[in-house]
Amino acid sequence: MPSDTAKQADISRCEQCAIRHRAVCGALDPEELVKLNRIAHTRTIKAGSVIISDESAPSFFANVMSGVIKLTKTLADGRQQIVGLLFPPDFLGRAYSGSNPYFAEAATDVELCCFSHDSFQRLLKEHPGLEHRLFERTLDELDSAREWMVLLGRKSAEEKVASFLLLLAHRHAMRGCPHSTTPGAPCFELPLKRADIADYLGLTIETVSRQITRLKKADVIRLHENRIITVPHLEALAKIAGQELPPIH
Amino acid sequence: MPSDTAKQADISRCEQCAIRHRAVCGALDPEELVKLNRIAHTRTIKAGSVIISDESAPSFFANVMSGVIKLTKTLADGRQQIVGLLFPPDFLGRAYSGSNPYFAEAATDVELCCFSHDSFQRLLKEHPGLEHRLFERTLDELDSAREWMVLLGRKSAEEKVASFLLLLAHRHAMRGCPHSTTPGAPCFELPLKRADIADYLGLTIETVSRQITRLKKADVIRLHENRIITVPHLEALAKIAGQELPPIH
DNA sequence: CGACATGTTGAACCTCATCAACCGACGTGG
DNA sequence: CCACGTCGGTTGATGAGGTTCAACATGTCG
Repeated sequence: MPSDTAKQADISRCEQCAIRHRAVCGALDPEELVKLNRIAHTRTIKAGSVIISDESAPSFFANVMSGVIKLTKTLADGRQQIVGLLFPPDFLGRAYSGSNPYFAEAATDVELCCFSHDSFQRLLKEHPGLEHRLFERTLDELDSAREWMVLLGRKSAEEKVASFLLLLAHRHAMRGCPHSTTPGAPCFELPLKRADIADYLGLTIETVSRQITRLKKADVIRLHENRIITVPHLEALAKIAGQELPPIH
Repeated sequence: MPSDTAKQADISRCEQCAIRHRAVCGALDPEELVKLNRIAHTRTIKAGSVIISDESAPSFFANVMSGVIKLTKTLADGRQQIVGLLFPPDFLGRAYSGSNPYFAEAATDVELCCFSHDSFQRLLKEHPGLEHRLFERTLDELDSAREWMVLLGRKSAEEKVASFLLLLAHRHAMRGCPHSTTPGAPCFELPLKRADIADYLGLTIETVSRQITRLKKADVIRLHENRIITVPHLEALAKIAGQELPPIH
């Protein structure tokens, strides 16, 4: 295989990538991108399967291309809490740590763009820009985690469910071009089943179900086939969630 | 003042620092330390006063030398949640962000070792080792935040209070030499009042008070003058907290 | 068809929040 | 000096919000 052609293919694969500009690789210039591409491979994962498990050194890092990943922690007696959700173009994997202190599990079918642990570490060492970008992402994750702590510690069941739906609406609005404003009533799919929503909000399945029916009856949301949600008035939902509308930037 | 002597003083000030090896500055070599020292100044803060406020660009970063800082978020109607506690030798300030999304408030009297925003950013740019160290700290903070999410979402009031006391015991054991093992019954001061503990655990003052009396009556803890706590059997406390003993490393 | 997974709804119960009274320590001003 | 208010903490009575347990509905897959 002529190396020139291969190189072209390498570049174009990344440049055609849907999440190219918003993922961590956005920090890289074309030459670096070639290197990254050499060590990258895509992987698809079925809903429900474990991607990274507790206490064992993860063998790879990855960009989330599509689908949703849940990060979970479980107490000895089985109580579970989702401590983070990853949507495209989020990054999966804790740089520099021997082991992740949580499980990563596919909430839906997931496509990943994976990098082996060693080669990614090498890339990280060579390109401070990449580390910097990863650092900023981590700071954002920390902010989200703290925002969620307020929800878990202080919000009522109704506020929790409304906040969750608002989060989904927000992430859905950001899925495409980051500058697209979203006029009209947002409409998106529920990527999590009731049990997962409950584990994310610190509630039970039943309470989540009841609160969703309440919001439905109040016409704050509309539900189709139990998966598709439309929100006629985002402000109404935000008001119930007990928070201002998050800025779409 | 002869510059040689000044330089000596600069070095020795940092080298005598109690938190020197465990703080972020541990990443710096002697020469870098001199630079850092030039831009550093200590500051003491009274319990209860606000250090960094929401939405305004913080003008400095700092190492916590002594005391405890609480990071708080407040909902529109006044409900409050503590989203993080900083003990020595933790680092205060979000690198690279325009504004902190929370308040930082002195829970006790606090001593800080402050760096002005601009000069610290400059130092950060020049010394990748420092950024790297800061990154690792941030990852640890993220882990703690997620651990706390489990507590907030899934633990009972009794487990929450026990977990909090366990956290204090742990941080207290780490205060001195990082390799010191702690034989015997741990004994430490409660740095937070009931209201703060409640805001940290997502409970009310009354519930916190009741749970502490319960633990006292069960002789899991002993309380002197309402501030000093001794734990006769750490394992008993850990068992109630619903978690294994955190490793002292 | 039956087995299973997912979700909804109802009734009973329980944990924790709420409201209120009270206590001791402390500081301040008459 | 004491009366007074304030602050931090404790304790009790009551009730609401969520959990728990159970039954049922719906859809899917063998």
